[in-house]
Amino acid sequence: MARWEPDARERLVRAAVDLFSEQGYDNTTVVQIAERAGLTKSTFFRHFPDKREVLSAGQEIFSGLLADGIATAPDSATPLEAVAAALDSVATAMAPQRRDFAPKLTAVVAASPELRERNALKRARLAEVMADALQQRGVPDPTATLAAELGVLAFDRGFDRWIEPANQRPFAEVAREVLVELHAAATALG
Amino acid sequence: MARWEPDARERLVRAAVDLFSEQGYDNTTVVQIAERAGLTKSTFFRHFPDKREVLSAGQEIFSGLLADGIATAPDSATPLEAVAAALDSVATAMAPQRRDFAPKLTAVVAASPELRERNALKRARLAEVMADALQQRGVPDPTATLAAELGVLAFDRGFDRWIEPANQRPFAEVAREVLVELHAAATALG
DNA sequence: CTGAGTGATGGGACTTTGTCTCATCACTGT
DNA sequence: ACAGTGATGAGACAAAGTCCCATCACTCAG
Repeated sequence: MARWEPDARERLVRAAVDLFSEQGYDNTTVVQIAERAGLTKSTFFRHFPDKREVLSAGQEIFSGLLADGIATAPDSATPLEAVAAALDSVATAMAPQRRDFAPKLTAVVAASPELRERNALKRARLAEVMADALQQRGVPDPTATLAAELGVLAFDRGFDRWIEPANQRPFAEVAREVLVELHAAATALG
Repeated sequence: MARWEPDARERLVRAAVDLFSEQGYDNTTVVQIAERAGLTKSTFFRHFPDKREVLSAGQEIFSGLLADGIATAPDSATPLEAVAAALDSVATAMAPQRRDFAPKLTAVVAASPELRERNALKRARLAEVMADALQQRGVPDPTATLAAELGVLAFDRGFDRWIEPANQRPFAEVAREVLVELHAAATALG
């Protein structure tokens, strides 16, 4: 038996999502979250730097996966192919478990301006990470940023399609599909 | 003579920028900002919903200008031409006065995670506004979002070039130039 | 001239977020 | 045993942000 109940971090996340769903983000205090998780405010802030981060902390791994996917793509790959590889790479984190959790989570984020703001920051970070990874492959500046932006769009929209109840396909497939659509739209812009 | 010293809002912004430059965003309290502006904390929060907004409040007008520029573009304009028109439209707000103010402001924002986060949110809002305006012109979904994203990129990078000390050209010209570069990169992606 | 609005500001109490420091307490290895 | 170790608890504290009421100069009807 462990010294303390295990998975304190996960318990905090679940408590937060539940409480945010029930009474809204603004009407929920950190003390309430901690209490429902059987912990205290001190411990909450030991696991998360602030109240918003309790919902977006899990997304940190995406950065690494996306960067790796781009870095390990074959040298012959075009920028967009490297981005597609990044989407494949990040798909490994898209377990069915996460898919079940996603609808409630996105609903909570959509309802709170503060959480949406944090989300915008995370999105920008993902774009930066991908653009940097592309530039290290030798992709020149405007192209790298643009391809990264397409990648983030494919990631976001792919995620939305992936969590739709009717969807049965894996994330990688859906995201690649969106990326192809975006590419087609990009070449047909002018 | 007025009842109170005029331009309370602008005084607060200037005090905030100065203090943030001198001692950093985190080390500056709202009370300090208010005091330097000859006001109180109460009045500060009457003008700005929170501490971050004191620096990004001025950007609200951009949304309207961008949306108008797209809405009033000729029917024959392609999505990217409409975006270019939006950049022309927003250029009317880029007075030399704002250009002089910009370097210090961007430095302050760059130095503070909180301000960068707010900036990411504003950027996302601009993209949404442009995408919505394009869709109301009949531009279909992935294309509208993509063109809006190019528009925001052109806006951001155009702004960076515009405020460079060596630059003498007006904002509209610089932003259009960036947009052309992005368009070229977009069509050369695959 | 007067007195009832009006509207921006001041003041202060209050809740919540986030930081910091010290105490606790169960387990681990020597 | 017994001194670490590491996650947690407890509580003081500063600052952000909310709320409500007072003030005070000016305006305008009468």
